[in-house]
Amino acid sequence: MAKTQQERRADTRQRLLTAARDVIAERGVAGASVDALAEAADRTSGALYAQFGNKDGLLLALLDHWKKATANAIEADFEATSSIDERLRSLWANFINPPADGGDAWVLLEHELWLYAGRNPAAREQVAARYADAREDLGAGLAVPSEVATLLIALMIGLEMQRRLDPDAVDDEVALVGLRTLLRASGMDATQER
Amino acid sequence: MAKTQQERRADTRQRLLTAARDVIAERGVAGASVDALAEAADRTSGALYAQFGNKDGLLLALLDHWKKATANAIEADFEATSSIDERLRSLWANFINPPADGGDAWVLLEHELWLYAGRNPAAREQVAARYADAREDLGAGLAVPSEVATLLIALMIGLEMQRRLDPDAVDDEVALVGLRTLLRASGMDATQER
DNA sequence: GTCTATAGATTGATAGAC
DNA sequence: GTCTATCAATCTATAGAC
Repeated sequence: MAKTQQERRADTRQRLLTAARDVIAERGVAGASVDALAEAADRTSGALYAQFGNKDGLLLALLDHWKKATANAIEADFEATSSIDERLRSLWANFINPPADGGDAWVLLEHELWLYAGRNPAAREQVAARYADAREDLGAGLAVPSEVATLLIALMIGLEMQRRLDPDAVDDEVALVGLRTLLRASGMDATQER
Repeated sequence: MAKTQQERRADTRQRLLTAARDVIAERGVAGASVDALAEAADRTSGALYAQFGNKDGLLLALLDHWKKATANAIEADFEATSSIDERLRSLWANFINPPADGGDAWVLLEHELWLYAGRNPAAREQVAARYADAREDLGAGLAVPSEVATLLIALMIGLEMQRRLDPDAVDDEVALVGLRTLLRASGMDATQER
């Protein structure tokens, strides 16, 4: 069954996005040359420029593509579990060892894009929106204010960073105690004392 | 008063390290060319190669230089405060708005070097040791086990990341409530429940 | 110990064939 | 829509003058 031009175009686009995710996670944004990105997608640089205009265009498209994927992943994760405590546990497990495509590469990519966003205003807006959505979704899923979700996300990111440098530095149970502790404190008033 | 050769060499070394800190924070490790690093230090690339062998050598030296500076900063910070609660507050304040040289650039540099360490085994060892020392020092300063220090550091890093994307995303008081909550939970047994 | 000059490789992007 | 060929710019690193 022959593909239409549109299908071929969409296929190339998807290939380039997937290749970008993997190559950038491995070599970094700056270390991933246009030729290397295209080759990993079984295309040439010409296809990349036809699809995204330039290298930055691909990065912005990658951010956009991923924004939706992240929201879907959190939602699916929560529909599969019932108790709050179970949700925390599966959240942490999926965070440090993602089962989906890309494996643990996505955490490195996350940091790469975060740094990229720090130097590119258009990207910053997209990444900031991605984080805001994640806070909202997580807050809703755990039935806590988004401020608590902010703390939970922060803790997971920071623990994952330390764990990547030294796998023994962060114990799973310690991580869960930390997450549960923050969750339980959700009833507290932020101005309760000084 | 004329400088000796040794003094001049030490001066150049310090200039290159300081310049590397600033330029890398602004443009990233990959975006900071050898010529740009040397020029920012009012030297040329020749001096850089004579001092550090190559670009990686400068990065490793920067990590080593900074390892000591970080430990000193935490120590000084804690000697100046008395109560635990005050120490938490000053810790957070200094973390998101460092008063010392480099300003808020150091957080970006921290992430740059963390990513660099993820792809360079020799650097990973150094950065991992840096984090381990920070955990020990912070645990000692707050009179809590290093596991709690791990959680506190993680929370601060993650909050700072979200804050940089959107200054309104992380309220100072919420951050302090999170830190205090984790600190209070230090008496808990990690295996207390499931 | 540092600078100038330069070699050799790689980069992002463009033009034209198909 | 994608590929081939190519340009101009930039990069790391080296060699020799001082």
